[in-house]
Amino acid sequence: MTGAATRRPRADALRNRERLLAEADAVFREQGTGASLEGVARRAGVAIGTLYGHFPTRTALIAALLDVRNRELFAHGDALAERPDPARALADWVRAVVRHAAAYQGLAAALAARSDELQDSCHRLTAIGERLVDRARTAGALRGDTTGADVFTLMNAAAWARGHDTPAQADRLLDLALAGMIVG
Amino acid sequence: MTGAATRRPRADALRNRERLLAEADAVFREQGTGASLEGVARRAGVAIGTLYGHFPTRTALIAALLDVRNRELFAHGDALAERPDPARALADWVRAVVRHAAAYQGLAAALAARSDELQDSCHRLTAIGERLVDRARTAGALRGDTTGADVFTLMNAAAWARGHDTPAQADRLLDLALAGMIVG
DNA sequence: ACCTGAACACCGTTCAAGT
DNA sequence: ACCTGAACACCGTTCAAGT
Repeated sequence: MTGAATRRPRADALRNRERLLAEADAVFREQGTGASLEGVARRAGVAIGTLYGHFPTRTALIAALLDVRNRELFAHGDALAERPDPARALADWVRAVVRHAAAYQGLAAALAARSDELQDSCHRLTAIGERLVDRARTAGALRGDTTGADVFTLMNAAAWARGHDTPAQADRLLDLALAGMIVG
Repeated sequence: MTGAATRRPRADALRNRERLLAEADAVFREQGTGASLEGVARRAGVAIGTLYGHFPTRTALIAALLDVRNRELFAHGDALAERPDPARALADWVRAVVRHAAAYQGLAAALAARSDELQDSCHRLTAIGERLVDRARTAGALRGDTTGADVFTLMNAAAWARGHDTPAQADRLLDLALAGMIVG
């Protein structure tokens, strides 16, 4: 075992990474996940090669952004599992994820594609969803045979609608589907 | 008024137009509406300039395809308005449009964008939807204040889901939302 | 170890020249 | 009147050369 231990990254590399993530977040919010990566690099003040050095694919960049943004969301999901009203908890969860996933146009499609690079995020999302679904079913609050997969599909579709219709209209769709899913 | 009357198109131009539409239909089914137009032209055996001559924008090409494909759908919609069970008629309509709009990946997004070039199709779709919604409401089969706009959003979202999830999973979403929209 | 930016590839779009 | 395809523009991606 002569292998060197993983060294801490160079300070400028770390700084470039942070700037790239910050600018990618801003650009993706404005233009969606299909935005020009050249533009992201320019705004971050680095050469395009530096961006590819840190994030070999567009999806890797998206995954890194989610890694940061998801912490809060997952904590919220875990907290919801302790709530007294399982039906409300499930509905709140879906609404929270939809708002979250609608931040970038194209993110819903990226999640739905279930690529390897995003599977960590997808896994956690489905796990929390399934837990809340199970609780709601046990409480008799679920209509029919609704599954965690149904919840995942609904979240993605509603997030997509938020980027292609008005948010208000997308929320109506979401309420409609939740009404079909949850009793009373 | 010396203006020449609109002449009938040259036979080769007509033939090129037909071949372009046929190949575009095939390519869009395989690869979605974002597919390479160069590829469409190649498959149709014409130069790329010929494609742009007939269809100045990608959306114009999509609109021309819908023009053909929509006839049957609209006829079906009109027939549904005569059906005895308004709730079933509305549900059947939504399902038919979704299957129709899911033929090309990206079509749902194009419809949701409501561009000028597609407004004819969108107009007809919403008009038929609204008529069926009104009948269902009069029959007391509609939950809450569901509107034609809700139906339009649902159709687009479900069509999107069909291209990004399994069709079966997308159909479950559709059934869920319909259950939230239509009374028993 | 990381950064740079020129180089290459690919595709969308236009338009002058043909028939 | 319509078709052709070269020409231009733009952007994604790689990689040899620098520090």
